[in-house]
Amino acid sequence: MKQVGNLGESVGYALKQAASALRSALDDALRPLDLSVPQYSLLEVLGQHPGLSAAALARRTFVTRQSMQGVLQGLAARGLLTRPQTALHGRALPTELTSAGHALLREASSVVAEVEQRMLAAFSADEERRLHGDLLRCVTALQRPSG
Amino acid sequence: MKQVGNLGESVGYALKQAASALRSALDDALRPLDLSVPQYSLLEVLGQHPGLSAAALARRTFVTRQSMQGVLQGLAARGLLTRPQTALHGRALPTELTSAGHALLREASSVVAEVEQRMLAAFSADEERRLHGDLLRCVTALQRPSG
DNA sequence: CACATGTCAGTTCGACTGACATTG
DNA sequence: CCAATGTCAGTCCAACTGACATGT
Repeated sequence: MKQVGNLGESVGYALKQAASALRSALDDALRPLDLSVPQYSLLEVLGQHPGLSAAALARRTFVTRQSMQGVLQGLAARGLLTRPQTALHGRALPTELTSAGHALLREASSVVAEVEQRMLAAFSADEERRLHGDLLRCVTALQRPSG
Repeated sequence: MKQVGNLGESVGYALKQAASALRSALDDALRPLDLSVPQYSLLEVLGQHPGLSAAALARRTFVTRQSMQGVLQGLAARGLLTRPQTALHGRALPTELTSAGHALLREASSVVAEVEQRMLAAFSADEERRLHGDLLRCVTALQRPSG
């Protein structure tokens, strides 16, 4: 069994560092738009799947309904998304982006893409695909229960 | 942690997924030892750098003194580390692991190493070095200010 | 009835800022 | 005085759990 004698030599530690650096860079890039990373993520999901209820969004993003409520209320108060006052079917309130929401999402997607390009500036297209594949291999391996 | 759409094609998203999966796996692996990931990280740093003060540990791990205090107090209450009652020099209280702390650190290092091995089980030694290098390239690129 | 959803309330937890005393 | 350190206090925030009403 390999012992990690030095944190700096661990792939896991490098992974944590990279994710943390990306998170910081995204925070900085989204701050001018007054968006947090979770808020941006929700806009992105909503842009691709309009009409989802809060509970459905919560399931999709692995948070509770109550946590999702907070994010939704924040964005709704800024006019970035709308929810009907009354439910047509059941209690679900289908959520959709407003035109302002779509516009901000376009801006946010752009700055996020810039951050990713900066992160990968030194990578060739092949290297980028390789890294992407390696990361997904890690995810798959970790998702199997340890046993 | 699977999402669909454009997000799924992003290296940044894969990076976040991988780090999140690793974090979950570490949480699960360390829970039987009653250690959080930050607590484990502190043990690891203390094992490699005995005698650091709380303020020095805080600087090294990029948290505030006050946040570090909380982690230190939790571990001290369990007898895993000791701090002198009075300072020999200045106000700094050099922190060191107890023998129980060293023993728990050995256990924790072992289960953490197992998680990392599980994550990288499908990687050859060369591929592992390659991924490690790629991640560090990302960190370096992100740490440059955007301009 | 069960089930999903929205919502209100309280909790918890980590990290933060501010303030202050002590020591070299 | 100044800088670093430890420590007390309060704030803030994001997530959580519990509880309940309402709708199919």
